[in-house]
Amino acid sequence: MLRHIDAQNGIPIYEQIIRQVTIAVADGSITPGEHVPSVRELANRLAVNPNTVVRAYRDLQAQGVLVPVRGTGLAIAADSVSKCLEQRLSLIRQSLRSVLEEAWRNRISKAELRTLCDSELNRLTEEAL
Amino acid sequence: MLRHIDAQNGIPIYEQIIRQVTIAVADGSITPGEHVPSVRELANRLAVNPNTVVRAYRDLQAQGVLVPVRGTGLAIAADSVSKCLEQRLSLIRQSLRSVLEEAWRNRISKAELRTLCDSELNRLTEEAL
Amino acid sequence: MLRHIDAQNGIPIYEQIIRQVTIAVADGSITPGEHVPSVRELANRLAVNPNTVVRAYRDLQAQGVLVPVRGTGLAIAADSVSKCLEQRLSLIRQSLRSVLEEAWRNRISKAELRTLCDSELNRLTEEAL
Amino acid sequence: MLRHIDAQNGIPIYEQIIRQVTIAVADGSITPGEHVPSVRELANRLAVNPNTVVRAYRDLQAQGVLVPVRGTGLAIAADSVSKCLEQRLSLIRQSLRSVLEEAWRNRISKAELRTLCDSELNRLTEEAL
DNA sequence: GTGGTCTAGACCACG
DNA sequence: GTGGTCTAGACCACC
Repeated sequence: MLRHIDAQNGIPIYEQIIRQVTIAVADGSITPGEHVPSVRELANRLAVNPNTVVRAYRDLQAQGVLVPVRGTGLAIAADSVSKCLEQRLSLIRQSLRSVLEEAWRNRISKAELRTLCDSELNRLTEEAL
Repeated sequence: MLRHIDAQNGIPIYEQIIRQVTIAVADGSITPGEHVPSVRELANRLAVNPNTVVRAYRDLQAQGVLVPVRGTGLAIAADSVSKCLEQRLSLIRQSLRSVLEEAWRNRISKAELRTLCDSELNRLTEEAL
Repeated sequence: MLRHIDAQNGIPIYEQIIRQVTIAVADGSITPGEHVPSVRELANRLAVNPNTVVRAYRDLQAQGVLVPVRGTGLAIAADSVSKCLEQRLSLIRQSLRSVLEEAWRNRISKAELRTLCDSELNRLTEEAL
Repeated sequence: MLRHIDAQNGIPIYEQIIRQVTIAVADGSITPGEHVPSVRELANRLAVNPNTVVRAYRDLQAQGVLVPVRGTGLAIAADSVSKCLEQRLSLIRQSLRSVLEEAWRNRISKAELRTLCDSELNRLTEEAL
């Protein structure tokens, strides 16, 4: 986890870090109380500027996912799991909603949309992405 | 058509204009040969910077949707309808695909995704958005 | 407004900017829809690095006090006044609470605390700070 | 006494130790001449870095609250009680003052502040914090 | 012109 | 060692 960053996919690096931490908490690969890698270490590992990591970690603190432990680093907050689970789903629901609404506004029928969704869902499992 | 611009929804204004023209062509509210509003007029109507309209029209020319008519402005290209129909669908398919792939990467199961899609699709028709 | 920054009082510069904007909104000296000074202009005016202003403005966006208007700057959000009013009071209430609780833990009696509060409150108005 | 440290409340740990010693002296739970726990023992008890305890004790020596006793450790200074009593109050007075001044600068009226103080004071006794 | 992101490197307080 | 703040300067997309 916290391994791979794609600097060219348009998603800001700090955002990718935030998402990866959020997912890791949501699926239990980091548990409350554990420390996340230090700013310098992670920056090193991802070949990224420390400030970029700082920014990601700061946003995660603002969300209440990380808490500072004086002088020893940042830890996953006790109550962060549910937050992250929620957030993960609500983010996706929201993206999905806006795509579908956009399509609907563009007079794509409900039936067509359903077909589209089905074909894309099948594609996912086939490709074992 | 070509009425409403939202400067605060994250989608670039020129992109919003492009989409609206594309849709209008796709659903027949503008037909090949017709002129689009002049840069100045449209900029005025949408309360938008003329340069932004220029950029949208430029991109639409590059796509072959608009063709310059010497001295009188820009018109919808003769063969643009099919292009726009295609594009409309492919745009949506692509957005949908990226949303679903993202979710999949985040370990949301196919079943969960199908449920999500269904609930959002139902939401659309109920609200008669 | 947004005039004076004290670089040596321990409060981070970006925090001082945030507070000043919040207060300005709360007391009506900026109204919803108005633009705040541009990053570069404010940085210039306060003799501060642009990034510092960027950070303050970003936090204010996260709070929903500022909204970006594509290409033309940042504006006060429509629903920001109540937020800022609330926040202003809740911040103070919280500081006050923690000071009083600390004192209470230290066995200062309620009567002593009341006297302290009174004397300090009187001090304020006398000095016309 | 000297029991509980909160590594996540923003107050530096060495500061928390200093305050707890000061309070203990002020309210008589340690008396002049008594020894404070050794650095190692206290560090152990509080699950804290020994250097942190060293720093707290160093500051307390600088304040004249602790005096070194050759070979046997640190003891409460003979004249420290009045100092600590004073300090306890002045610390609180100062915190209170800065909170109120901040509020005043933010255009909270004296009447509002008085109400706030009253409500928070009542809260204290009710909760028997 | 606007804001957004990122890098590089400095200094600080804390443990 | 840790995170937090700030400066300086670069590049980008958008209007």
